[in-house]
Amino acid sequence: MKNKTKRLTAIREIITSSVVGSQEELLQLLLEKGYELTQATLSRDLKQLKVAKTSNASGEYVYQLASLEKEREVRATVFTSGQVLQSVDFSGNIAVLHTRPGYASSLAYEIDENGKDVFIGTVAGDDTIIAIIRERVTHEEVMKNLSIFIPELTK
Amino acid sequence: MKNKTKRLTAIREIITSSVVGSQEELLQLLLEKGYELTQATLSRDLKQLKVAKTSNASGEYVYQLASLEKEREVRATVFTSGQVLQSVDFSGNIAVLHTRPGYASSLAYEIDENGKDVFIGTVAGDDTIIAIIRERVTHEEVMKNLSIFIPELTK
DNA sequence: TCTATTTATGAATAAATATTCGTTATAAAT
DNA sequence: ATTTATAACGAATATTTATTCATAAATAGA
Repeated sequence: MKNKTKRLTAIREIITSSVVGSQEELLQLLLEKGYELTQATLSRDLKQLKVAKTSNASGEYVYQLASLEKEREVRATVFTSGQVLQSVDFSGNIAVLHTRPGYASSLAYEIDENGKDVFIGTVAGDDTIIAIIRERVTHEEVMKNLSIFIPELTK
Repeated sequence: MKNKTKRLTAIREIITSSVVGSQEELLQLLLEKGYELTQATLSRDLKQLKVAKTSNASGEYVYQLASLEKEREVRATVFTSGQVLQSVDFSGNIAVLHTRPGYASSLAYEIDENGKDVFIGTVAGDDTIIAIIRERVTHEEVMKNLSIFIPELTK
C-alpha cells in the first residue's frame, strides 16, 4: 500500500511544521491534502510513528515526533540542503571549517560521529569549527574523510 | 500546597524508572506511595510537567518526560555519578577533552582555575574542550595535572 | 493460479483523557 | 479581620483516543 507511506510522511511534515492539538484537527489537515482516512487509522499511524502528545509552553496540547526522530529529521534536512560547509583551511594540526551561519554545531556533531579516525575533537562556534587533527594524519586524508560524508567537497 | 510539589516529583520518578501506559495505572502507583488524587488532577499534573504519551519499541504506550526535562534529569544524575570527563586525547601541543553534552564550559572553568601550570588557555564548546599545552610540558604532566581535580582519571 | 497469511482500513465502541463547574483552601491586599 | 484573588481539587461529563470486529486488498507460497 503505497499510499500509507506517503501519508506517514505527510503526517510527519504537518506536525513538525505546525501546532496540532488533536487527532481530529490533524485529520482535517490531512483531508485538505487529499488523504482520506478515519481517526482510527490516524491513531494507528501516530502510534507507529511514535508521535507523542504533550503540552507546550503556551499550555496547549501538541503532537510531536519523539525526540530521537526529530533530531534525525533536522539532521537530514541540514545535509540535503547542500550548502552547509563553505570552506576548509589548515594550519598544522588544526583544521578550520566555515559553515553557513548557525550550522557549525550540527556539522561538528556529524564530524564527531563520523570522523574519529582523523580528528581527535572539534569545537564549534556559530559558523566556524576548529577541528584538531590526529597526529600523523595528513591534510589529504582529512579532506578525503570530509568528502565521504559531505557531498559538497566532491565537486 | 506543599503536597503538590512532592507529588509532581513522585510522578517524575515513577515515569522515568518504569513503563506506565495509562493514567489509571500511574494513579494506582501513586496511591501505593500514599498520594491521594483523582484522574482529573493527574491529567492536570501531566500537562504541567509536560509529560508526553508516546509508543515505545515494543508497541506499548508509555508516558515520558519531554526531551528537555529529560535532559535536565540526566544531567543532574551525571553530576552525582562522576562521569563528566569522558576522554582525553593529545595532538602535539593540544589536548582535547570530551565531556558529557553541556558540561564542557564548567569543566573548562575548573581547568582554567587549576591548570595554569600546564595549559596556556582553553576553549570550550558544548561537549569538547580544546586546551593548549604550555611549551615543554609533557602529556604525562598534563594527565597528572588533570588527575588532581578529576577523580575519574585517578582510576 | 489458487489458497493462506499478512496488512490496511472503517464503523462502532470501549477506554482513556481533558475540561467544566462548583467547592474549599491559601495567599494577598487593604 | 475582611474582602479579593488565586490555586488546588473532585465529581461528573465532554472530548479524545485506542481497540475490537469485520472486510477488503495485497503478498507469499504451493
